[in-house]
Amino acid sequence: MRYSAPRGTRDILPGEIEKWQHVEGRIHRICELYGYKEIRTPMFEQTELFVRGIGEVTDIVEKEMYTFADKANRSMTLRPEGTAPVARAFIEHKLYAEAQPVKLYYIGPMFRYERPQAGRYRQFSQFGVEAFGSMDPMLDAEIISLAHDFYVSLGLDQIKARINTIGCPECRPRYQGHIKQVLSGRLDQLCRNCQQRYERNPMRILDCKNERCSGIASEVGSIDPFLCDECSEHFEAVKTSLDELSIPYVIDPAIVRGFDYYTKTVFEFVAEGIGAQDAIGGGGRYDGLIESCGGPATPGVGFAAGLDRLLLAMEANGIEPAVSNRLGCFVVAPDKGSRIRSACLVSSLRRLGVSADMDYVGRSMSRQLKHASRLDARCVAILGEDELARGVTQVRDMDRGEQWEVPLSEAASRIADFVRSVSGE
RNA sequence: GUGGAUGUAGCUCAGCUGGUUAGAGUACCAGAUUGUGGCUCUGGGAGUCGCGGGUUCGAGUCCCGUCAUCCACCCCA
Repeated sequence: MRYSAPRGTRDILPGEIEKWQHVEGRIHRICELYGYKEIRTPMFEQTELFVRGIGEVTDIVEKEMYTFADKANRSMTLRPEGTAPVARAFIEHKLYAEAQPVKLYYIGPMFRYERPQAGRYRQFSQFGVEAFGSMDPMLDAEIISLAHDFYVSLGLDQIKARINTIGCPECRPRYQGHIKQVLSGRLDQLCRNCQQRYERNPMRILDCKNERCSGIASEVGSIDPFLCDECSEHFEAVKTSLDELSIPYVIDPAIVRGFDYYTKTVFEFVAEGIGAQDAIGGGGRYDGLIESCGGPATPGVGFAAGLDRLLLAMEANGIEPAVSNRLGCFVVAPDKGSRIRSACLVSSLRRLGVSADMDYVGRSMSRQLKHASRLDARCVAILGEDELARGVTQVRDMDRGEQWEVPLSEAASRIADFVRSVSGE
């Protein structure tokens, strides 16, 4: 019996992991710049949290959750998204009692039981930010700005936010009623999916990729006339802020988002060239979430990006982060008798902060040098019985092919100096 | 959950209408070079042909199932 990673999951091996580390570095940096603090929440929560938070009639809750009963027969679910757990932590630790807004970010794996395809996995990684406790539209703009700057910092500088407003529990039902009224006589002309959407979430019809549906949906018109004053003013203020901050965006009435908790501002970012699953980030305002999770009425706004797709998008755009992890020095031990002294030199180099390695499989000298080349070593230190007897080691610059002798007593520090000088440190 | 395509050394792939011991390139290891990498040459190890069943004298090749990957739908990140 041979094992393989479960469907929709994968191993990230050396060679690939460096890209992830690069992206994660940018995340920490951008969040620090914007004043968001990292939070880590459990990978699983009580099932009820997601049902309440995300919404009972969403696809995630209806068919995509990894739900299991623990030994005490409590229903648990591997987190399918990051906002609900952060909201739970916000309430549980009474962060609403602290200075507002509370600005948090997270990075970690999420789980959804879906059919995998390019850019879609059952375990995938998300980076997200959440800001609780402020209704200020400038905070919506700050989050969109953060997302934008994040993508740009990774080289995706053509990225543009698509934004929309979906109103609030006061005005949205009026618009939904309007949609149903306009479409009521033409239900049979809509696709099967849209006929279901008509009952459950009529705004989704506006998002349908079917040409006939989108043609009919275009007659529905914008949400604008139905927005309450508060929502209308809020959206105007978000747009003004983005303009002032020089954050590029387009207004896209088709952005409606998948979770029930969104209110007012919604937005997303899409990438080109990565297939059908092209959303690389999205978010919005969720003024009712904290309350529906059992906390005091607290507004919030957030954003999440899918790292797996982000990596795909970078690849599709030919963005290759320059990750240099060259080995500083490979110590070549041509003779068995010199291996232990070579190990000591390796150890000294490491303690001086220089990455160092040696042969552990009994290669010939020629092969050890070849191996050093493979490891992209900056230099090699040859330490055989001959050198040992003379109290020296041969240092070889692997880029230039130059070689010189240094006394063994100061070998480590001299090599360290050399490596630092060619590394530009 | 639905539909379609694919699955042969670590990797990229050959293998014609079923016919003997399944090949190449690359990578790996070794030698040429008994103490000097990148180039070249020579040799070597390596494959339950995704897995399980079936048809057949005989299956990598045909059929069924299953698992996985990819694409589309759905939905999303």
